[in-house]
Amino acid sequence: MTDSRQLSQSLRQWMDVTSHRSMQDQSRFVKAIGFSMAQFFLLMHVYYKKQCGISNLSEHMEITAPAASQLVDKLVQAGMLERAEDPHDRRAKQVTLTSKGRQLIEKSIHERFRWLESIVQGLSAEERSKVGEALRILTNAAEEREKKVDK
Amino acid sequence: MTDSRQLSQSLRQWMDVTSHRSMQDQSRFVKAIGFSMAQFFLLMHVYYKKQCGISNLSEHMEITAPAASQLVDKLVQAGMLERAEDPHDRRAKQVTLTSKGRQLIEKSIHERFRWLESIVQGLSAEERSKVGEALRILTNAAEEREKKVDK
DNA sequence: GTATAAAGTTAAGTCTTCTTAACTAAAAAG
DNA sequence: CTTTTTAGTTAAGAAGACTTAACTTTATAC
Repeated sequence: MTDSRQLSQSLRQWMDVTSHRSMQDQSRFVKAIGFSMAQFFLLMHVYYKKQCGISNLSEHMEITAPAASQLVDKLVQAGMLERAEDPHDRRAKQVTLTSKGRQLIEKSIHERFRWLESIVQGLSAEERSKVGEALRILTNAAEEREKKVDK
Repeated sequence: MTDSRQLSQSLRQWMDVTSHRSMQDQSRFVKAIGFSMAQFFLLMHVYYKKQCGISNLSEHMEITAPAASQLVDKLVQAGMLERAEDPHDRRAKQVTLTSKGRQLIEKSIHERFRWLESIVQGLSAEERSKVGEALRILTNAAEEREKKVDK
């Protein structure tokens, strides 16, 4: 009981710290590269999906199909996305990242990684190994869960 | 060497998973409550600062002072912020969250917390305790580091 | 095979955010 | 005590992200 209480509190405090940080970092990064939050979010989604159509984007971003289409348009013009016809359904489009687009997203993740790394650097060897193990556990569990949700 | 390699990779993978998730959650939450990303970001900043002036906001959000002033304006009208005169400097304003505003931010953090909690729930007791300890270590280290950066 | 539904696009218009410019009021500097 | 700097606001206008409406093209249903 007390144990699960304590765990909950640890999770909550960690989220408290990272919520602020992640928001600030993302906002700064997006501003620095000259894209809007919406555009960046779209690129991020394509990065994780590897490939997706306009309707999928509009659904996940909770915007209308025209809005998604227009955002994609600009990102294609900016050289971040490629838009190809789906060979199995000629109505549909397959949107994918260009290498330039992939690099951008990877850079943004890398910047967040560096924050975490800078925190870990101040730790003792024992603490570092504990943190490493725990994050491996969490990453695996998160990925398992993601699969289930995706159905 | 190999050890630090492995740690780096664990950090990176964790960031990979959470970057996407945190972006998606935040974007959804913000949309659901009917505020813009910028407004939400501003509220978040005030939440962590407890209290701050317009110039501080404009600096941290990397927007001009008029932009900050206008955003604050709308959030005051929406009942999320309070704007009072600084007793020590009558030019300056002290912006603080109303209880409604604080509740909103806390709710957003809580939603993110619940994601993490749902992941942890699938773990064994031993794994949970490892995760709890590691997150306590990380939270402390992050807070220490924050203090240094704030000077 | 015709009718309907689905995937995207284009166009026109609205709303928001942000910028610059011009201004007020208070504090600090000289 | 005058000058300059600092904090913030107001106003006008530019840029972007969305929306709805109307349309094209391809797939699915009957």
